[in-house]
Amino acid sequence: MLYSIIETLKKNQLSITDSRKKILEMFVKTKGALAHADIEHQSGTEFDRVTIYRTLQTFVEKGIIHTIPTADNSVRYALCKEECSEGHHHDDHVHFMCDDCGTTYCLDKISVPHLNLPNGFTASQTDVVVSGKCGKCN
Amino acid sequence: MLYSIIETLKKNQLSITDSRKKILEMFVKTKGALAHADIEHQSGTEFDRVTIYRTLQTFVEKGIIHTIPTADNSVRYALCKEECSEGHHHDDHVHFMCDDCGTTYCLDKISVPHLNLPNGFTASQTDVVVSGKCGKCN
DNA sequence: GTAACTGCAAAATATTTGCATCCTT
DNA sequence: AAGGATGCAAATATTTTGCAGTTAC
Repeated sequence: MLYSIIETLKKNQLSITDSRKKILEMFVKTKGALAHADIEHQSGTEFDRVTIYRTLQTFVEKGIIHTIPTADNSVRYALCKEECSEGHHHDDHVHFMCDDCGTTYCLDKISVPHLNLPNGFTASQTDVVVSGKCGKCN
Repeated sequence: MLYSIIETLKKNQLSITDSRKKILEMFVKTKGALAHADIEHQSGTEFDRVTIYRTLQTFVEKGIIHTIPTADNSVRYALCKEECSEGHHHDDHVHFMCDDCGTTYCLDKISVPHLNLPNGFTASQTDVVVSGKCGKCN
C-alpha cells in the first residue's frame, strides 16, 4: 500500500510545508513510533523545537497520527491507519514496546479482543500495550 | 481483605514515615489511580513536592504501586496486588479511564486475554487501557 | 549513633504562548 | 494579498539533583 504524504496533507486541509512533509515522512518510513526527541535528533537543527510540537499536535488533531499509551509514560506517536478521521480515532490495535532496544511496534495484525466491562461502563477506545523482547533482541 | 500500611512498608524494608504512611493510605482508600498532582492537592502543604516524587519512585521500585499507561500520557499510579515484588510486577489487568470525569479504575476482575505475538516476540507484561464512560457518567 | 528520609534551593527538562516575519495558496 | 505556519524569546510546568538538617530505628 502506498502512502502519499502530499495527499494526506491535502486531504486534511493542511498547507504543504517543509516541516510537515519531513516529519510525516519520518513516520511513514519508521513504521513504528516516534517521540518528540527522536524527531528532533533526526532532523538536526532543520526546524525549531516548537514547530515539532505544533506539527505533532496538528497531526493528532487531524487524525494523521495518534499518541501511544506507554508504561513509562513517555510520549510517543505513530501513524494512524486510513480509517482515522478528525476527532475519531480507530486505533484499537496492539502496541509492543521492547524492553531492550526501546523500539515501539504497532502490531496491526493482532486484533484487540473483546472485553466484558462492568455494568454501566461503555468503551470508546481500547489500547493494548505489551512489553517484552522483540524479534531482534530475542 | 485487609491492607496494612505499616506491614507493607516493613515488608519492603522502608522506614515508617509520615509521608509514606499518608501517601500509601491515599492509594488504599482511593482504590483507583492517583497522579502526582492529586496527591499534592489532597495533602495540602503537608509535605514537599519533591518528597512526593521520591516517595512515588520508591513505591514503584519496591513494587507497592505501579504506573498506568494512559492514552493522554499523564503519569498515574495505582496500588499493586500482593503478588508484586521488587522488580517483578504482575499487573496484567485492565485499566479504565473515564473520558468525562477522568477517574481511573483498575478492573482487577477482568482478565487480560492471551495474544498471539509475531514470531520471536515474547511478552513480559500486558496492559489494557480502555477509555469511555464509567458507571457514574453513563 | 548511624543510616535513611525530608525540605529547601536550584538546576535541568519539557511544554506552552505571544508576536513578528515568512511562506503557501 | 491574506491567512496560515514558522522561528525566536520568554513564560510555565515538570522532574531531578545536591546538600544540610531531621527523624526512624
